Amino acid sequence: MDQAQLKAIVVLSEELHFGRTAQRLGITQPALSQKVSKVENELGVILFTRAHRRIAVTEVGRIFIAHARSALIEMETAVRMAQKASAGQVGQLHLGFVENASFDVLPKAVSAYRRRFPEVDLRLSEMISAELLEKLLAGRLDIALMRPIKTELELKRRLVHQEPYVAVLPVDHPLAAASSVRIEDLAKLPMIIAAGAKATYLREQFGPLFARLGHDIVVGQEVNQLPAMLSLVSSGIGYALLPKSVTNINVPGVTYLPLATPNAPQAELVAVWRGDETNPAIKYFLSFLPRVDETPWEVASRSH
Amino acid sequence: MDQAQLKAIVVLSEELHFGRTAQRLGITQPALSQKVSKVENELGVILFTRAHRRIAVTEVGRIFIAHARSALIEMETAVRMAQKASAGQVGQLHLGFVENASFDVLPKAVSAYRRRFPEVDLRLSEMISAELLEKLLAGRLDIALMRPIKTELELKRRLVHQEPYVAVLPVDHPLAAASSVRIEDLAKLPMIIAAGAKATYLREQFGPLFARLGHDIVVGQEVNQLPAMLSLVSSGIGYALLPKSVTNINVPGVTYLPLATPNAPQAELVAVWRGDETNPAIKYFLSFLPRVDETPWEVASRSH
DNA sequence: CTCATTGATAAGCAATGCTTATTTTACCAT
DNA sequence: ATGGTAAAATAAGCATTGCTTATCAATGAG
Repeated sequence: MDQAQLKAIVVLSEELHFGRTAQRLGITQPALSQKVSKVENELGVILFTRAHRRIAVTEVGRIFIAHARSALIEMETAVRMAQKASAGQVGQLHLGFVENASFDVLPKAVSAYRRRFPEVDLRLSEMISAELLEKLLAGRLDIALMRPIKTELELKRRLVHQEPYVAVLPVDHPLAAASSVRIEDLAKLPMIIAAGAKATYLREQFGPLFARLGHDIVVGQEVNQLPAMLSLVSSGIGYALLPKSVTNINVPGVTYLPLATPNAPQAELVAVWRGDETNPAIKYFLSFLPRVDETPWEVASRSH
Repeated sequence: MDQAQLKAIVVLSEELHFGRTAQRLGITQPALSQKVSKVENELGVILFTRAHRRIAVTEVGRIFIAHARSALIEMETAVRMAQKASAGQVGQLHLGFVENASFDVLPKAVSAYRRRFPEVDLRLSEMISAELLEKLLAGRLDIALMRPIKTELELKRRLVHQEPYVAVLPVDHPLAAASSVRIEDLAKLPMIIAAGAKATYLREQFGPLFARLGHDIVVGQEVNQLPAMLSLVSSGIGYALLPKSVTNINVPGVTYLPLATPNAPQAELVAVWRGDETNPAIKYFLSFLPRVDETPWEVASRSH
């Protein structure tokens, strides 16, 4: 059974005339006669009566044609949808991201993308970077916005955001009076830090720096939520190191200070996706993410 | 686009393995490779990624396959339904009938047919014989149960019922005392008769007989409904001639008498249908109608 | 490093399905 | 009646399609 055969029968049922039908289908009349007979023979049914120079649809034909119409429409829909999907206009796009992406990069990209591709079914899920990689490789995610974890896998990545860290201190702390603060001064205080694996990236970035300055990271408290962290700082229990974009959140009792230490680590956000072209929507979403040059830190620092 | 192509793609999406898929489809692996590539090239999309010895369905493929599945099911349904319709098991059957058929022949046939073919959508409509013929020829009816009107058209017909007429008289009428009544005696009384075209058949049958006996049909009253006719008789306004099956209806004040006249006309009911085989259900319904030999009246009379 | 597995490609051949030409059938006008 | 005409079926030839077998290329496992 073939699209052309179905179409021939449906059109013939509209025209009730072999000549005109053949013309509409762009074939000759004998070709149409053969096509129709072939279907009738294959199915063992009579779809049209051709008696007395007048074509009529039989009851069997009426029933067959009703379903044939649906089948044709479904086939056309399949093709049309596949082509729309190929242009990234329909389908699903599974996005994963770390918490920090949700403060700035993610909402901007998502809202712009949604406006441009409203028919794409966007699925968002927040998790930690290690989990993101895993789901990405398993095909459960299309794109992840995460910290630049080292990974030698067949994944593509692009730096999409880069910002300095700031120190968060109680307003009444002696160090809070200055316009910036040095790591060496902070290092003696207890640090309020995200719980467990969530803080891996921060520890990796600042661990070596602290060590070089002859200090350890003194963990005062591990917390899960950002508001809890800020409120612990405001109550004088310690300090925190956070990406600068978090200062958008205004909390009484804390103050944000730039780090005076040169070559201080920057918080980076990368987009990661599988290189195979399984989902055309991926490349379109990527075009809505900022493009940041992977420059050395000191150069990038100037821009902030 | 072709059923085999759709099926190939759907099966491949289940197996994710060209060899096994080809085997399931009963073709060789190269044939399958070609089939799939051909569809992808025609649509200009990629449905499967074949990288690294591992087949995966792309997002485009996922969307295409969902519709392809529906299309396949619809095609299979079309074939199955057409074949069921060809066996008279589904579809519509438009039955037309005259009022008199509804007293005996029609309800018996319909209820037996319904039990045997419950999925056929039976449409019943009552009208007079002339109308029935017209709708039959126009294709609006499949079968009509009607009076044997003369018609030289391409219609087939079969006698399905034959019964004598009885005279209906008031119980207290002098003629009602006998066990039968002669036309000559009735002819002097006014006849209660169906209105207009509905009485054509009765007039055609009895007109010549009355004339042969030297009488005219004296119309006392024309009525539309059978109960009205009987109640007029019971009130002594006149007599009526009705097919014997109507005596199933028991009405006080009237009595039914056989006609003593030899060779009196019989009420006949024929099934009429178009000879072309446009609706397979027709022949099955016909097998549920009684088969009466078209014998001369006097022979048939004996059986009553 | 070799071998096995798997999908793509190539070449040949059979079958399908189109085209043109012709026949059949029924309707219609003379 | 009877020949003309319109329309669908049938026939014959040919081009295309799509299958098969054989082979190649790539990748991953032992």
